[in-house]
Amino acid sequence: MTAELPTGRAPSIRDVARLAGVSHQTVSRVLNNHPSIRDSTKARVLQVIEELQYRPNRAARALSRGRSRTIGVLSASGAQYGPASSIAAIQDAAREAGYYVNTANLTSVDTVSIEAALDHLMYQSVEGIVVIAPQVRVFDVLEQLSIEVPYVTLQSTGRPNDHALSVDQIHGARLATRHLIDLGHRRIFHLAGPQDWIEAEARMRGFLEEMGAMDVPTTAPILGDWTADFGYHAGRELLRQRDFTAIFSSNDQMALGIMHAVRDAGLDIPRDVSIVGFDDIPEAPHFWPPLTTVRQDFAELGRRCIALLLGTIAGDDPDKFRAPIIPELIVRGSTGPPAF
Amino acid sequence: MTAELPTGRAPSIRDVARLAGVSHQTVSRVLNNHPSIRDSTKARVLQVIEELQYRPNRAARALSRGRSRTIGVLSASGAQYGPASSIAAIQDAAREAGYYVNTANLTSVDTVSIEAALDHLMYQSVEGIVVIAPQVRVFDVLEQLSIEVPYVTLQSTGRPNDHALSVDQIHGARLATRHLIDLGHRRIFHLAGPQDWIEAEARMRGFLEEMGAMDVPTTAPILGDWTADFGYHAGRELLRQRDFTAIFSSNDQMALGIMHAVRDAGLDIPRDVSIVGFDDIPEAPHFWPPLTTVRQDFAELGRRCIALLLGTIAGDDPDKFRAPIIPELIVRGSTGPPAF
DNA sequence: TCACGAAATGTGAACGGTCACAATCGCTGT
DNA sequence: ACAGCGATTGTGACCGTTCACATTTCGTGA
Repeated sequence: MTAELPTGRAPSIRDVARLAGVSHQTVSRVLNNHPSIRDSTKARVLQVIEELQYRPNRAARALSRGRSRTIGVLSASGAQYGPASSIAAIQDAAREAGYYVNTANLTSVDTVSIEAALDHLMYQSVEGIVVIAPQVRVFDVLEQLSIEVPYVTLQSTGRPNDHALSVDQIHGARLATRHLIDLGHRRIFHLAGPQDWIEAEARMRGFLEEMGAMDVPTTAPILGDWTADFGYHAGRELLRQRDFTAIFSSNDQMALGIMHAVRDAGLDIPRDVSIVGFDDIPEAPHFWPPLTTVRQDFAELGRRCIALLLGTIAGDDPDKFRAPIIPELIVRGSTGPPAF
Repeated sequence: MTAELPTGRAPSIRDVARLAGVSHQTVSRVLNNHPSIRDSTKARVLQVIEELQYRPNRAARALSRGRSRTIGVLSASGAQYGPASSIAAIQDAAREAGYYVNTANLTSVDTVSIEAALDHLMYQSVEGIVVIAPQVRVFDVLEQLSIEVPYVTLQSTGRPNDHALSVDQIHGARLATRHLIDLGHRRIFHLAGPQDWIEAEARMRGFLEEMGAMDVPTTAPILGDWTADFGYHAGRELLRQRDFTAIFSSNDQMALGIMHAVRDAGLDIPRDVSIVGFDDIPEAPHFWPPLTTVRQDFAELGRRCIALLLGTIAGDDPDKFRAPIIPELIVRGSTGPPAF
């Protein structure tokens, strides 16, 4: 009884309409849950949709609505646990909200690469951008290209007008620092993240603030690149002086590298050197010794991120989303009182 | 001299046409590099495009061309290093080929979740799908939904009709196993990956093949879940028997967990137990001791994956892309001759 | 000088949805 | 029985691009 359709072309809203004996607009209304559709009509349309395996064409929808329902993620080092977790959480949250996510990776952090990545995102008419990358540079490029898409970062920038979540990374860093001080350490070194990552800066600031508050003298942190390799080499370098009893690393990978260097030098953790990381990657409890670190709730971060971004797109007050996410110190075997 | 444009709306191809004094179709031809456009005309159009900051509307393009230029990635455990690296590489390669990538994460591996993720991808009219997930189940769902989009996996399935790359994971696993056998180990245990991951199965098969070829008796592998936690618990369990001198783990994270368990038991690596991993994650050289493992070229994997998928979409012969990627054994400190 | 074919450009109709507005239906109260 | 009104449905245009086809322009040889 059902009429045949032209083959070779996906069924359209009008095909559905014809078979259901209604107008195409009625089908559209069913698809969009318009309130005033008679139940019987709705049922009939839905049945035809099912029969035909009909799926609305996203391009057509985006075109006529003038909205892409897509958000972009600008990511650097997307293979690392922290960023990757955030991205996964962002995708999940976006999907739940009916949005699509498109990721552009930075191949390097120079302006050209950032421009290319942003360009790629803009070509898809993304409605918003999440920046998980050296934010400072990205902002510069964003401004320079005078791109007017709302964007969001995972960490407050301190700029007057920023749309950012407030994971209290400063607080997390202070927790870590305070833990070391409470154990009795006075000569504490900080291995920070790359210069133009806001997260790195926040953690460094937390470290310096806590050291200042507790009246412990500090030396200038080294700026790393988040990798275990860097941690290892920085550790070797530092150990030539050995004028510290504890190191606070800006992430767990670098902490792992430092541990490697410390063992290479024939020293014991935590007896000779205590080490604290940041992130609590799933491997951290299995390091040797298990790593004391600061746990971030990446999934919550991703969800909040999307909430904020979609809120911003909808024109909500960003302050609505400002409730900070409080990180948590996880104490394991890599920290202890100094031996001397 | 330049005319003003209606504000509040992005410039369209017709706006460009009007300002350049040509027809909209000519602009379209310039955008698509049509051969028969006079150079002077082309230059004029390009200049207006530049002036207006014009960007073609992707939705309109997709609609009229009937192609989305988007490929989907179906991913599980996307926060882990291996999958995350592949995904990043896939994105880069796709971008280079002018494609967009959309990722859907599986929240769990049950049929419902897989269906939801595939649905999300299909809604965007993806032209192809890359599966980085428990492939067996995904295939079942794909068939059940009678989805006719080409798909690709990172590892050959052995099915008659599969479109898959051929990283020779079997070879990689044999390398690892052979290394242990050559060192003198005879009681070797294998900690495999989850049952329905093809990679896991291939590595397991490689292990069993090599053991068989060298006439070394084997016991049944344990199936793990890729996490360090699982490795730790499996390690504890295994050590209660302690009827082995070496373990080959299906990935580096599980190997890390095993190392933790071995140390907990007061044993030495590699003297009492040798351990080999798989993947060579960036942290592996900094484990204690540094992990012997099998390196995979994830970036190349991603590139090939896109080449194969786009080739399939274009109707090329899949065999064209079959040249295998050969993994490499990286020997570090976690393996040595058995002590007894 | 003019016909002729290729190169260059223009014209109008898709593509598959949504939007604004118009029309019809069905119930209520008088 | 009928006006009035909200609920329900229909009509045609439009979003910005590409496609198929028509038209104009240009260079060339007879």
